[in-house]
Amino acid sequence: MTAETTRTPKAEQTRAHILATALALFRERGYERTTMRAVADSAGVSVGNAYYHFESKEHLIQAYYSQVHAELDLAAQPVLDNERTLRKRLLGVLHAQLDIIEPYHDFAGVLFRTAADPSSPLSPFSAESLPVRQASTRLMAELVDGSTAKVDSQLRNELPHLLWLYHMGVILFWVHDQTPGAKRTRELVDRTVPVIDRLIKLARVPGLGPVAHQIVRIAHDLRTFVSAQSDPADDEPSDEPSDERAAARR
Amino acid sequence: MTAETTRTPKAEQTRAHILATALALFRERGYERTTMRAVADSAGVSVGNAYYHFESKEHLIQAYYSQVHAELDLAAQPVLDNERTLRKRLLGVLHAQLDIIEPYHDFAGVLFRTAADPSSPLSPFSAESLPVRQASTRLMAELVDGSTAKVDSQLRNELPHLLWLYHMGVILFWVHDQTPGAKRTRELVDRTVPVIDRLIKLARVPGLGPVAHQIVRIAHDLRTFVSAQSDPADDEPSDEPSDERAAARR
DNA sequence: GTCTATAACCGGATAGAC
DNA sequence: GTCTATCCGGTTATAGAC
Repeated sequence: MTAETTRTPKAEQTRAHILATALALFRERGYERTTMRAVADSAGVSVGNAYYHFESKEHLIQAYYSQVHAELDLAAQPVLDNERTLRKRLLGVLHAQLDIIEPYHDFAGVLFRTAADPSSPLSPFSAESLPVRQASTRLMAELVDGSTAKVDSQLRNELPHLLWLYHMGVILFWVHDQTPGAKRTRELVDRTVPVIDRLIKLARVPGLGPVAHQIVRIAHDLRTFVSAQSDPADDEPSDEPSDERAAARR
Repeated sequence: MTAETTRTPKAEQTRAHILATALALFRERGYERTTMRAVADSAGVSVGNAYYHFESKEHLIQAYYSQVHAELDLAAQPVLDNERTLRKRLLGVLHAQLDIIEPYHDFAGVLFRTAADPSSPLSPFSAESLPVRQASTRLMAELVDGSTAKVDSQLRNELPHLLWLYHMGVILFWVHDQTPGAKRTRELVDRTVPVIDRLIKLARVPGLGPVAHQIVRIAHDLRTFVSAQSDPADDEPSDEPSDERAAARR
């Protein structure tokens, strides 16, 4: 509904050029200190024109999201092709992601500033972020499905979404991380991935079934509720159809 | 360092009056559509004066945090006096909190918009939010300590912080919740509190010790690291001194 | 140290002509 | 699609009164 669908004819070029210019400036001077006038100037267009192609300054960031995901998708392939254990696949993908976003660390705060604001188009939960979010989740699903991990059947549907959430948490941490090379974040990943791996295994332990399933169900309800608020049409059309019934068992 | 310390003489009254006026306007028209000029006007002061007392428009919100916490502290007392089980104490406090913030639902988005931005003074993790955050955590500690719940010794130190985080999650959900009376959020609370209660009990099951302790330790490291970044002086002086050693056992 | 009044600055966003 | 001119509101500066 935003960019991919209503593709403009050839002035798509202008749009791309403005975006590239903007991202370069953000990278150099940071988001706040880059004015729209500067972006327009530097791109050789008028301010009005910049606003013709991008609804707002923040929307430039939305476009950046897509770009990052595209890069990640590419960088993740070798990992998914060569690793079979869930642990290594997850580790590989997360480190690849950190590599990709590293150059933007200084202006990354903005990316997440509006993350919690339901009304912001920048929120990862917003309708406008849906395409990227779905693509990310798909990557996580691929990560799980192509692994040798045995996942509890009720958890299986929800796991990609939970991993997406976890990966958002890692990025949130990364935003705050001032250590060189995001050393601290990488440590966090190395320490938390094994725990997640273990928790997934734990969900299959008979005694823990009830609690585990309850948690999975709450996660599912939460997710569908939040999506429904931002975009009533998002009834997970591409997901496995209706895990509701199964999850309804306590 | 911010407000409590350098207490101004009697013009504290002006400050309070400006704040009250601003909050009333936010409540009526929302945050965005309330201009600083309107706030000053409505409070019968000059714009310059408003800025003399509040560093920025956002800082008005910071002051609102404190106010909410003070109200919560008060509203929580009857619950903590009358309930002994962890489950009921937690339920009571969370519902009390929802009652208090209800009138501000429409402008609450702003409260959390900058929550994830490390550089914003509004972030709940920021140095400027420290006093309120500590007070909140103290309330959670009181909630745990005064309960009959038997908590794993390693979890005990971290639990108040984890509960504070959980309560932030609930509020984040509430911000997105458009149902009347925050019905959905209250359902969420009613469903998640028992799970938390059960998880706390699970941490004492011998077989789960290793994983549980590992998680607790990661939570602890995360928290101290994030605090350290926003305010190097926050080395939890009032907490039980150094649970590091104990947690270091795998 | 607290406050008023007013004018200006700055940058995101919009209107309307070409 | 693209431009120029303008608006609007957060913020700052100035200069002076209590």
